[in-house]
Amino acid sequence: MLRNRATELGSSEKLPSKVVALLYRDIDSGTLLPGSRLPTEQQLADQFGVSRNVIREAIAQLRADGLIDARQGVGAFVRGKEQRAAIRIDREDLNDLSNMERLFELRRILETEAARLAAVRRTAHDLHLIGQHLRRMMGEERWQDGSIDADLAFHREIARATGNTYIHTFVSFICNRIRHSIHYARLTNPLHDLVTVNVAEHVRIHAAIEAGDAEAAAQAMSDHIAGAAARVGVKLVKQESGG
Amino acid sequence: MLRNRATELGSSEKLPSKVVALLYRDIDSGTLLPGSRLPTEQQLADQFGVSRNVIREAIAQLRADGLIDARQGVGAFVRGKEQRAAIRIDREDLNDLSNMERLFELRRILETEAARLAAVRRTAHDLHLIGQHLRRMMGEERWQDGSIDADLAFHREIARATGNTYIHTFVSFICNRIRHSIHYARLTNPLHDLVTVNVAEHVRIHAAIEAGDAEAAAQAMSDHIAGAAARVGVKLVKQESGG
DNA sequence: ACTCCTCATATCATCCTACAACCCATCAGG
DNA sequence: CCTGATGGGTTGTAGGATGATATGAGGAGT
Repeated sequence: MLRNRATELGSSEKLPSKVVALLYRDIDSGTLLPGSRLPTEQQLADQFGVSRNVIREAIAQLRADGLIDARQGVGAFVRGKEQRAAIRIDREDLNDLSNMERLFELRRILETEAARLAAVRRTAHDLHLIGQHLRRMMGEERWQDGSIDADLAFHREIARATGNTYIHTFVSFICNRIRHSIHYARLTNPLHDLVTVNVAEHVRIHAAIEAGDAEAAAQAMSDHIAGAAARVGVKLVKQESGG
Repeated sequence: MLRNRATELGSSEKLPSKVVALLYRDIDSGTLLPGSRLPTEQQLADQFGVSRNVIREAIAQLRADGLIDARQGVGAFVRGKEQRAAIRIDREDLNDLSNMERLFELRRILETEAARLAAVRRTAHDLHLIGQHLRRMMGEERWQDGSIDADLAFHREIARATGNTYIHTFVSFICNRIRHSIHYARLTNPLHDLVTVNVAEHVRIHAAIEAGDAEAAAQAMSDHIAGAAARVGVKLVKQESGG
């Protein structure tokens, strides 16, 4: 059939997504300057040849990201980049290893300090939860989905123990992205033999946090993440105490 | 009446935002497990007492964040946390100082390490750009909008000089959020006298990066952010070399 | 001349109904 | 057993109607 009319926007995606993409491009490229007003919803609907409903859903997405500020009775305005409320890392970005290296680098920075803070601030309850995830991981012989979940829960729990919700949010985000790309790339197969190494590193981190030794916890976490990176084929440069 | 239904959910916010908040909470708390299917749009509309259109806009936002995967003819499904594509910090979260303290803490962690990496990796061009923003800041006598922009550009440029796009993205995000909340809270007034202090700290950072001294750059940045936090009424605990 | 209030207007916000596109389970027919 | 049609259920899209809200013009009162 002649779906060519849709070719103008694309084919498989839904209409709101296409509208979002087009508006996003206009904003990003500077065609729509910050502070300027968007056309009326009705005008946009006419312009793109879709219903006002579609425009509204598109604007809802842009508004969720903080790119647009819609005020009832006035109009929708482009907000500056400095006002964006969301940060986005596209899945495709993580496919090649050089990006994985950068992400692991960021992860080491965040989690090393998270471990340092957690060692000082953790409550007894925090320690209990961290230990719980550790024991869950130790129970497994092979490196499988359950192990990955326990591994990540361990890291998230440490981030939570800092008492800093932002650190917890950022660490969770990064960990989950890494988990997803590992799952995606099927990198788990050659790692079965190394699960004991991973557990040993976790034990070391847990012990340092339990002891309240901030420096030891930081060093253990830094080493662990460098090791984890190496295990998926990413080499990190030396950090801390390396001069 | 329609008023009563709105009262049930709150008053000032728009309906889709409230629906998003409620669904988000259910997903985050585990009431809605990953993989499970949401009620149909019509059922949700009845349940919340709003129109299906509102539900659709809410789902559009959640879908943009990767929390929900809606498939035509099938239904909407909760996606696992590992598939989330965006991280969000609501504007309201930054209003009180305790949250600002947490955000500054995270900022110090990231930017301290960014400075450390930048000192080693920066190219001559990076250094030139960093210096440019510094000189732009030195040219101003008072603390005004231009100063803030130059200040942030300075920090962003350092993050960029790490060569790690993720660090740059995260640092930019945090800086911009802080700038926004500073602008919002009108915290700039009592700071006019302190601009020279701020510039002096920037000079110290720049000098360390220019010299390629990673440790000095990290220490300078850490001190600077602690100082900047103090200037907006946030006190950070000691970090690094403080014991 | 100035201020305050009212009101018309433009716009977004919400609601409603209807239809199209799509997936899936079911089942008739080979 | 396999294949293809069919029907019901769900999301996707369309379009109009009404409520809510901000803005500015214009008039009444001082």
